[in-house]
Amino acid sequence: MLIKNQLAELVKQAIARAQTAGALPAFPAPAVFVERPQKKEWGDFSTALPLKLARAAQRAPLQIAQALAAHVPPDDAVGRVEARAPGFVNFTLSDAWLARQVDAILAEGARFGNLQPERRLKIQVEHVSVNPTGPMHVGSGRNGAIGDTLANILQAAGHDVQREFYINDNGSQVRHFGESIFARYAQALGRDEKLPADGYQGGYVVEMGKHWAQQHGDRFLKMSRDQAVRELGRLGIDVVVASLRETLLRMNVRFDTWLSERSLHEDGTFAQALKILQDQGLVFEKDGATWFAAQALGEAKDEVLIRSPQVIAEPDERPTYLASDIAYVWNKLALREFDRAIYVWGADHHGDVARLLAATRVLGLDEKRVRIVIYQFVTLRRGGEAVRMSKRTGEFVTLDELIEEVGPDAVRFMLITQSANSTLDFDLDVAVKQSEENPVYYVQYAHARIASILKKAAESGVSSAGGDVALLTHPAELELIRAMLRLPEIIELAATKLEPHHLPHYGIELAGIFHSFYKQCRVVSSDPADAALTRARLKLVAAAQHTLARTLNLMGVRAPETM
RNA sequence: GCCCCUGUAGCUCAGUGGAUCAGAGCAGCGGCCUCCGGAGCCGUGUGCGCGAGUUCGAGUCUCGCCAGGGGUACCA
Repeated sequence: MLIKNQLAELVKQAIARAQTAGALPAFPAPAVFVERPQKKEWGDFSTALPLKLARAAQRAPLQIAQALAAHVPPDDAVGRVEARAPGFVNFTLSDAWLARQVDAILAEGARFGNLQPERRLKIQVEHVSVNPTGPMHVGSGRNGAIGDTLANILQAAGHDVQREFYINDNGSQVRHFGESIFARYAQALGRDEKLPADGYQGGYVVEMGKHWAQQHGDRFLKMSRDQAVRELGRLGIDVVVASLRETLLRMNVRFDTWLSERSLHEDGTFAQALKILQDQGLVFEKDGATWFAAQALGEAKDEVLIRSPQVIAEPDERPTYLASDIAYVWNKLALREFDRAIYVWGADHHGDVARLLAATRVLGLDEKRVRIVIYQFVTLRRGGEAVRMSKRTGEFVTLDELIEEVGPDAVRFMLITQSANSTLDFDLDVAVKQSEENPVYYVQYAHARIASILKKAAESGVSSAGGDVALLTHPAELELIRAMLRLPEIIELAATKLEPHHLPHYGIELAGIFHSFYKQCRVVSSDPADAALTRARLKLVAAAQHTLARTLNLMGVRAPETM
């Protein structure tokens, strides 16, 4: 159990004991909470409960605080309990208990930080899901960094997590893409074929055209143009999806499943979901199109589900994004029975949130099972100048280039350090220059430094075997232990709020506290009189190393033995 | 017009469901290498966009305003 919850339990008991003793009047049991106070002098944990209880208890807050403090049952984790104005009860953990946590952390090893949830949920994190018509840019990199880190965090929080990439292979973009490839293909065969006005201009499309001209000769010129465009579009998507997988792997982002949008239409999932909407009279025909009566549900306007054949002839292009979304949420929650479906979407999709939730309700599903994490845009700059990013024109800095320039660890770290709600200004010049001073290296350095200490110890023939953690009483040692104990709380916070940015901030703090400890406390001492302390400190730094490694790995960042 | 996000130190940003909230990193300045990695440590800071409101108490909640970004298609 988290020490925080253990203390909350003590507070609960203190209320009951104080009431029994007549120190507090009877009142209904309140929701007890314990928080981390801001200043060290206020202890490790505190509760402002007396301030909240003042009305119900008909007493001054400070008086309640004193009554509670006096009735907290003894506990070996608690060193000191103090009532403080204007109405707080502060807890300081006992030094002996803190020291013992080193052994506890070592016993947990790589599992340290994991939580046991009240209920283990089956959670799907669907992220990136970028249009498979070209290389990834930095914005979708942010998506992947956020999504993958969230998935890691939820797993650590004790849930059953599946990571999915949704392949948008059913829209008109597939056709546009196919037309562009066809043009390049025909050009490669010496035909005078123009790239469509709004076609994809990237060099990779030229490469694809050449490649298939070489591989298939004029095969695609012999079939109908429609057929050729469709087939080349699909081939192109397969190639791009494979390269997206490579790029993501470079960032240490892996998926369990890749789900095709087209399959939702081909296997009848959409038809099934549509039927449910139709049965409720929420679907109507107008101007040849099939509409979702969103207005009847309080939305701003009705939405097209299937476009009119007068506008779009190609059947693959007729369902809109919303149609697929509805089929997809049905697939996630009803067919695959995820308790939670987490979507990681860029800010440009925020307008779709309300519609998706409305559709979810109408499908008879609990909208609380859908969680949408919206992240704001990444502005890429070079030397202060904004770099325009457009897939159509091909003028963008790809994620691959960024990883090449800055390094995968620094990229991942930078992409999640800022809260998803903030736009991210990414200056390439600064990023490259900064990579030496990037906080990620600060954290990694702490890990490598410990590896070096452990190596030094091994070379000197000392080990932590039999180390007595009770010898860890130096303020810097206790400070380090306190910092390590925060990891599970950070995981809980990040998992509950779906906010991965707490992790890098914690890592920087933990590394700083370690470096400070390192300066103050010699670990491997050559003085024989220090032998016992050395063994204890070796345990301490090994625990710190586990904690740092865990923090880094949750972010998908390496924990190196050497820099 | 309407909807969403943001505005905190020179810069980039943290700050849980109000109270014991003003913080970190970088940049700058000044110190610290005679046993473990100086990619480090220690010191140094008159800043919460503006104005009201709610409260015992507001970066934090409510409303209005200003500024920046995004959305508002039979595009995805």
